[in-house]
Amino acid sequence: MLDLNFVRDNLPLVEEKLRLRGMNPAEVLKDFGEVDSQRRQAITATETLKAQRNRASEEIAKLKKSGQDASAQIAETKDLREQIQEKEKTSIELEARLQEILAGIPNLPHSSVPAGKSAEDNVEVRRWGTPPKFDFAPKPHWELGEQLGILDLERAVKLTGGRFAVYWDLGAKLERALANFMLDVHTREHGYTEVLPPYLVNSASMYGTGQLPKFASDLFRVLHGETDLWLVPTAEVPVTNLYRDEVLDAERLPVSLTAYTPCFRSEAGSYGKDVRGIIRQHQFQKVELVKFSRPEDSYDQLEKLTQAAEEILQKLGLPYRTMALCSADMGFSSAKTYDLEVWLPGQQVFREISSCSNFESFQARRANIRYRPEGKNKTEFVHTLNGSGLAVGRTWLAIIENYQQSDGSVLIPEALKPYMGVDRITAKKF
RNA sequence: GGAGAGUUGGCCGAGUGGUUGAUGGCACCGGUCUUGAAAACCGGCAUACCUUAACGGGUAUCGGGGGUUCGAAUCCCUCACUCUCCGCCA
Repeated sequence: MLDLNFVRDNLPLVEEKLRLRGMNPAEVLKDFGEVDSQRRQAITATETLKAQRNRASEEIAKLKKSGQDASAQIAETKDLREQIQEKEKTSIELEARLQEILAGIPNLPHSSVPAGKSAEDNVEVRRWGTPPKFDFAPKPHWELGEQLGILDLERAVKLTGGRFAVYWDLGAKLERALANFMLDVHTREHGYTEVLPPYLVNSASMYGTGQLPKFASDLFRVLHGETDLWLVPTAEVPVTNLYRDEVLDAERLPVSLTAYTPCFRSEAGSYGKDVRGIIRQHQFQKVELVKFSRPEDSYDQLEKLTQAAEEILQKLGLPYRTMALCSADMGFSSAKTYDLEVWLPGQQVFREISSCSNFESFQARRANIRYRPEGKNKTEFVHTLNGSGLAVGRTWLAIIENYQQSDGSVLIPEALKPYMGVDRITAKKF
């Protein structure tokens, strides 16, 4: 979330940035100014009463110490207590309303973010690779996967339901090979430290990265006896929250972490599009990249993080383009986002395979992640960044579609051969 | 699952109802000394919010929440977590 003082002092700027996002400032900010000033009045009123009570208590202590009678003062203070409770109730209510408004304000787009009204206005900043040429009609991955016997959506329905998948044999191995390959590249070549976090987290963690309170309906919840946990929708949640409520040493920054986890997303209402194949699943696996950075470095770090994700696509020989999301298409918490879109010949489209964002201090403020700049006693919020490096499920299908052959088999990209042990996937029945 | 012991500032660690926002140490910042550094010595050093033009004043915070009391780090309840022992288990 944004800083209260910043919002109060820069209201016109906040409104302008909200409009850039395609939002109506009046709807987002509601009666911010009114609630803010009422809250301050209420706080002043209660605190004046409290100060009065504290002075009286001190008086009582002195009287008692010198052996004098204090019953008059005690009676008076008793009365004060009721007044305080009443006033305090109002200020707590107003505080809650203000927090709710503040929590509902999205991050402000960075000045380098292209202005726009929809995804149509996203800007292509670069393109890599050449889409493969086929002397036959390339098939979509759901046909290829079924024919090869490596992707089984029917049995997944039997086991669990729609939007889940079963991978067989070299299909399962390809998923595992991709994860290992990505983690190896990021840890060996890009300086990331591998982390294996829990796949279930508590509500505080979901608040820390902003999934709660607004997006509960996109999540899977696990209630068991007294426990109330959530399945992670992305490794961003547990990994960013590793440093929740901590103060990091300045010399450790930037901290770069990578994690391979399943991701669970309920995403009610996003059906209709992408119903075929495994583009949009309730469970998919992803290698995530997370950075904690000094504020002044964070945009350099965003470029590095995006580059690291792009390198995976390059090593796999998958054509892609890098899009700078426009102001209207960015996520709630992001100040700037690059999407990587991989070419899918079976569908003749570019599809998102990675999303790399700088959240500046938006998440850090919420999750209370700070650092102490050298030579200063005061702590500051770090900037947090993350990106997919990459979504393994979508990389899987991109390989199937881009490396398909006229006989229906799929070649294994050079970089993956050591991980696969074979250089081609051919049809099998299971 | 059972029994017990804990949780205090960036870190360590005192403190069991009344100037304790909290002794002390480490770390950090400034200074003295030094050619420079180290050591030593002196001083400073929590956070958030309200208020003030400013100086300053005020409120809250000792794991979270609630309670007792004129007054709570200190007493009570509750939840979470950590540690030790027992049980169970891959």
